[in-house]
Order: sequence, then structure tokens, then C-alpha cells
Amino acid sequence: MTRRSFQRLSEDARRNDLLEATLAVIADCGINAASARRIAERAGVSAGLIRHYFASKEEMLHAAYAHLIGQLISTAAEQADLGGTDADARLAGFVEANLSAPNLSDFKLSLWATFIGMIRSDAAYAAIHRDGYREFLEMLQVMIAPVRAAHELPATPADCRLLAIALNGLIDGLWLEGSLEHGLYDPRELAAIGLRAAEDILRLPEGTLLRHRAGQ
Amino acid sequence: MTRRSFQRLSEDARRNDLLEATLAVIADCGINAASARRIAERAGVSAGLIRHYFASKEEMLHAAYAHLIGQLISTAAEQADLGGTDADARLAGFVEANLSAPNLSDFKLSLWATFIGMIRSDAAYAAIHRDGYREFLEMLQVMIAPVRAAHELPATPADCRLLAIALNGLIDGLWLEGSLEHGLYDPRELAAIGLRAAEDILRLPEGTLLRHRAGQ
DNA sequence: GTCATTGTTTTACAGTCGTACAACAAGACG
DNA sequence: CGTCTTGTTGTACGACTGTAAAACAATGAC
Repeated sequence: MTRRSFQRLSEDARRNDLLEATLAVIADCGINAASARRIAERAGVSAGLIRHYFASKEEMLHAAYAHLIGQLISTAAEQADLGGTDADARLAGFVEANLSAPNLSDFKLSLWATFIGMIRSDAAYAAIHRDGYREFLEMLQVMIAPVRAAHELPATPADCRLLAIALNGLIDGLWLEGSLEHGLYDPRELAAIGLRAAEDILRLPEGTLLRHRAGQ
Repeated sequence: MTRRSFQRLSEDARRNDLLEATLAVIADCGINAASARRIAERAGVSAGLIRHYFASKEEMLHAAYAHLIGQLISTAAEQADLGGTDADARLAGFVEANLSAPNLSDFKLSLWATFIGMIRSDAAYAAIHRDGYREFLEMLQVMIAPVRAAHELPATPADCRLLAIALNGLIDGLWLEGSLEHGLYDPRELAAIGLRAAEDILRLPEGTLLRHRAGQ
């Protein structure tokens, strides 16, 4: 018996590989088929290594969920940052990022749904969900305030929080329908639909957000 | 060894018990813990019996998903029927049913999400999802037409289909946010929010749907 | 070049999984 | 009451599960 040759990786790199492999296997094979052995194989690693980075497979799944949420949020935050100091552009970028690739994808939706299905029976998933939701809402609220203020609309924290909730509902609904790929609207249209609806919800003049659309 | 005493049930009754037990275990314990043995125990039956009603556990899961979708749709259809021949009341009832108990629940959301997470890796789930979505859309389209016509608004099948898609997105988004129980709005308000937004989407006079609200 | 460290593989194990099938008993029918 | 049908139970089996731990080898320090 000759042993497999291998390469030592930094803790961060290997951990990341395992998390990405976990997500890939769940999305491609389903959560039921996502065994430790299959995930390890996908990561190009032996099954035993998992326990070197995570206390249990369950802990790795929790970390993978947090990893996914982090990707979704940071992708949106990065696109918002492309707007620089322009409040309208920042908000538009944030909304658009959530309604276009890579956040808009059946891959991510499949994972999101799988984990959402577990928050009822596992408090760890529920906590990760709650934290991500809070962070998302807070970012929205912070971005909404200056946009509303610039158009001389009420923009107290309380106002903006309610608007953030409504906007989050809109984004979630459109993201869900778009990612489910019902083929009912061109994915490229989705961001425009969302930006237009966001203007309505925030009572902004027509085009305030839409003219900052990056795609197309 | 003395055998457990048991009762023979009709095929329909036993099948239904097994499907309900399947859903209950998935929601309460998570899909990973939903083994055939645990499901059988929940149904008050031995594990071997499953194979008498379903060719495999997988087939039972598929049937359970279809069962859930059927519940969601028929609950909404029944509440629509309470509106009798009044087109406005029928549509309002349909929308409201999807935004209040029993359709609005963390139990049902948990199941819905779990199955949605599997449509990417299993064609059988995808087919069930597609069929349910089509049926839902068609019901909306049929109910929208007379409401629009009564207010002398365009109501061709093409018009109503687009409106049904938009309305479905709204319902899905609100249902999702409401069922996730973020505690951000009173569940009783949700139906009112949805009816009000539906009036906007369909360009109906204020109160057209809202005054048919059954709850409260 | 040698050694120590430790990331990685391999093997082993007890438990659980889905399921096939034989034994049984509940209910229907005469 | 006896007999037949078949819904239901109990058991057995091989495959797979998560995980513990020993054996090993890649890398860095000197």
C-alpha cells in the first residue's frame, strides 16, 4: 500500500476549500447525499482531515452556512462600495448586486433554501440566519438614510428601519423568483424591476436609483 | 417475544398518516434526521410498512412534497371559494389565505425550503415544484381577469398572466418574510399589507380587495 | 542534512441507514 | 366457527455513516 501524496496548505486555505466543497456537494447532490466522505473527495482530501479543522461534521455545516451568508452580503457590500460617496449609487449598487449574478443563481438559492429548512430544528442555524438578517437590514438602513435625506424625505432611524424592512422583503421576493429560474423574466431585467420598485417604496423621484444601474 | 397489536387502515388513511409523519419529522428534526425508522415511529407504525405503500423512501419524500404543495394550494382555493361569485372577494380570499395561518407558518416554510433546496439535484422535486407553480399561477390569472374587467382595465389572458406573475412574487415574498417570523410585523397585519399592495399592482381602486378581508 | 512539528492519510469501529422477506394476525367473508 | 387475504410486524443484511486514533510524510528550522 502506497500512500497518496499530498500538499500542506495554510489553515485558511484548507478550511476554505472544505467549506466550498461542502456547499458544492450540497447544491449538486442534495443535503442527504452530502456525507463527510463525499465532501472530502470534492475538496481533494481524505475524510479524516475534516476533524482536523472542525470538531464535527455538523460544525462544518454550520460554518458553511455562515460562509454562504458572508458571501452573499459581502458581494452586495462590495458592489455598493463601487458607488464611492454617492449615496444613490451605493444603494442602487447594493440592490442590483442582490438581483444579478453571482448572488442571483440557482446554486446559491438551493443552498439558502436547504439551510433555511433547518433553522426550525437546529438553533445554530437559526442564530446564523438571525445575525445575517440583522446585518443585511442594518446595511440597508444606513444606505437608505442619506438617499431619503437628499430628497428632503423623513429619514429618522425609525423611518429608515421600516423602509429597510420593506426593501428587504422586495429584494428577497425578487431574488427568490429570479433564482428559481421560472424563465418568466430575463434575469437582466430583474435588477431594473427591483430598482424601479425600490424607488416607489422609498418615494424617490423616478430614475434616482435606476440611472445608476451598472449592468447593460 | 410478543408482537405489537395493530389496526388495519384503509390505503388512503395509512398513506396519509405516513405523508403527514414524513412532513412532521422533517420539520421537527431536520431532513438529515428524517430516517425511515423515525418517520414510521411518528406514524405509529413499523418501518417495514413504508415499503408496502411506497416503492422507496425517496418516493415517499416526493409524495410528501406533492402533499404539502397540495395543502398550500387547496387551502387558498377553499378560502377563495368562500367568496362565492364575487370576483373581488374570491381574489382577496386567495391572497389572504396565503398570508395568514395555516399557510403562513414556520412549519410549512421549513418544509417548503427543505424541498426547494432539493429541486436542483433531483428532477422529481423539480417537476413537482414546476407543476405546483403553474397551477398557482393559473388560478391567480383566472381570478384576476374578472376583477380587472369589472373596473374596465385591460384583462386579456396575456395581461392577466403578467399580473399573476407579479402578484405571485409579492405573495411569495410576503409569505416568506412573514413565516420566517422575524417578529417585524404582526402576522395579522401581513394580509392587509398584501391586499393593499395587490391593489396597487392591479391598479384597482383603494379598498377593492381590502374591504373583503375576513380576518379582524 | 537532520530533526521536530504537524498537516494529512489510512484503518478500524460501532452505529444507523434503506430495504428485502419471512412470520404473523386482523379483518372480511362464508 | 373456520378459512382466506393481506396489511402489518419483526428480523436480518450489506452498505454507508461519523468519527477516533495510529501511522506517516511534507515542510520549516537549524
